[in-house]
Amino acid sequence: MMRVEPAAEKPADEGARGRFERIYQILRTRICLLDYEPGSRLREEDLADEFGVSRTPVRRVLVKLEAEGLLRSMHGVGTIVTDIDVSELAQVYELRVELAELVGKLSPAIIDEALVAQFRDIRARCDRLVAMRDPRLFSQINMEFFHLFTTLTTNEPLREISERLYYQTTRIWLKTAARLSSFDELLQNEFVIFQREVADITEAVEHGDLAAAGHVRRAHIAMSFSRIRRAAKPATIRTHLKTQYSED
Amino acid sequence: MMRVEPAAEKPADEGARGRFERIYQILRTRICLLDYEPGSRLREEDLADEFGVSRTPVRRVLVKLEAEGLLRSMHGVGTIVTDIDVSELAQVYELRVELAELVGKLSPAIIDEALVAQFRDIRARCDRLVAMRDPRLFSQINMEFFHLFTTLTTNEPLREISERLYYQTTRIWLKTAARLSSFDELLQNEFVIFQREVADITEAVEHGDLAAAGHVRRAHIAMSFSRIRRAAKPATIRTHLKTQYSED
DNA sequence: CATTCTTGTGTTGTGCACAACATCATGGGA
DNA sequence: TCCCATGATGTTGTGCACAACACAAGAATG
Repeated sequence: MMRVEPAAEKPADEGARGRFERIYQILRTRICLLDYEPGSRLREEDLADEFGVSRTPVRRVLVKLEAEGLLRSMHGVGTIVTDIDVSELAQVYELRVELAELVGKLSPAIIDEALVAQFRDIRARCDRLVAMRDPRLFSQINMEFFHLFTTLTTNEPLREISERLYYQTTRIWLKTAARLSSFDELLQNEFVIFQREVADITEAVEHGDLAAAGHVRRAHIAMSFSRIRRAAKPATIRTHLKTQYSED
Repeated sequence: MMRVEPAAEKPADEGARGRFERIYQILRTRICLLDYEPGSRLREEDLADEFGVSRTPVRRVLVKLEAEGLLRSMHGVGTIVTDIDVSELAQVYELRVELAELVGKLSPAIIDEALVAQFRDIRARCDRLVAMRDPRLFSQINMEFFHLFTTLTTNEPLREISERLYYQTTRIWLKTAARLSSFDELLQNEFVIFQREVADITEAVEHGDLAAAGHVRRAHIAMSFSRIRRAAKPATIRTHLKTQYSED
């Protein structure tokens, strides 16, 4: 069975909407961090028990996750985490590349000291974490940086869509990367490149040049995908690697 | 009370998924054709009665529509059709313009005779309908043409997103336009312009120039919004116009 | 008369029992 | 030995009763 960290604190004063949002965020994070691997099955009743509710509110969350393409429920079969092939992944990347550039072009946000400070903070933490080679840590800070990047535009639909596509791709990226025999070196390489990306974009933001930030981001997304695709060409699989993620 | 056309035929052999999809499509169409006006309230039980099911499957559809930004459910209050202001509308248009161009650039579909025939068919029907000045008819053929246009790309995520943004904007466009005192002339004008757009894009497709089709579409979306905004400037409201849509 | 509390009404949210469905194992027949 | 039917089992989907909640009208109070 899969192992995930427990649901942690549960605020007692949350309403129906808060509870919905909490469960939704948790499940989405688990899917994207491969706590639930693509193709694995989720049981509504298990989730209901874990969160201390009945199946009804859980189903509501699952419907939303299905609408976002992260899950697929089938009557009488189960709810499985979606898996996509490389051609679909290529399409999503193709689109993400364009949207990244648009973040720097459409409805720019006002850049104040607080925003710059956030970028500097992530940059500093990234510099500290680069030596740790922890894929989970990499995914988390990558996710955090992504959210910060999208705040560069005030175009809310653009942010929503970018977010959705991001969550669809990162887990597949991580899954593909984790299968490579050269995973350790690849991860280290990716971490260094990501460090440079954060540095470049932070400086672009400091100069108030959002278009530059968008172009840097665009280039890095495109290169990241082409690196993965090139590395995956020989299709050298290393089995039992998933022990890195679940201690069973 | 609002008047909507009855739910028509109900296939007896449809499974759970088919029923879900059917109800979803019907409700989305009603929202976008202003059968349900922005701000109006929907009752789960009414919908359940109409479709001959209980509230449970209806709620599932409502959750999906809420995830797409078309509805908003509030505990103890009701589920209301969302309404957005012009600034939000501007953001969505800003994005739709870019996506339209991308449809002509990313993962082009192969253009066969069947596809060209579909464009010619819509073009012919558009030529016939231009004189009728029926806003509902205009919306329907506009919607149909939109779907055809998105088939020019095989990039599935791009099609999904374009569709979602389209459904968010058309109803607001129609609502805004319908409030103008110059609505009749505006509609006639829009219909003629749309006719030209269909003609231009059809010819671009006939020549296999998808990039051109994308540029034409982009230009028309942008101009359409700027016309609406310009016309709405004086903010001349004509009340009781909604009688055009509900015969009460 | 103004203000605040209470209560009534209507809505969405939740829990639970059961139906519908898919899958697999099992056994009987050719 | 193979094939198909049939039942057992486990899952999601549905219906329904009730809880939680928001809002408005009216009563009680200053």
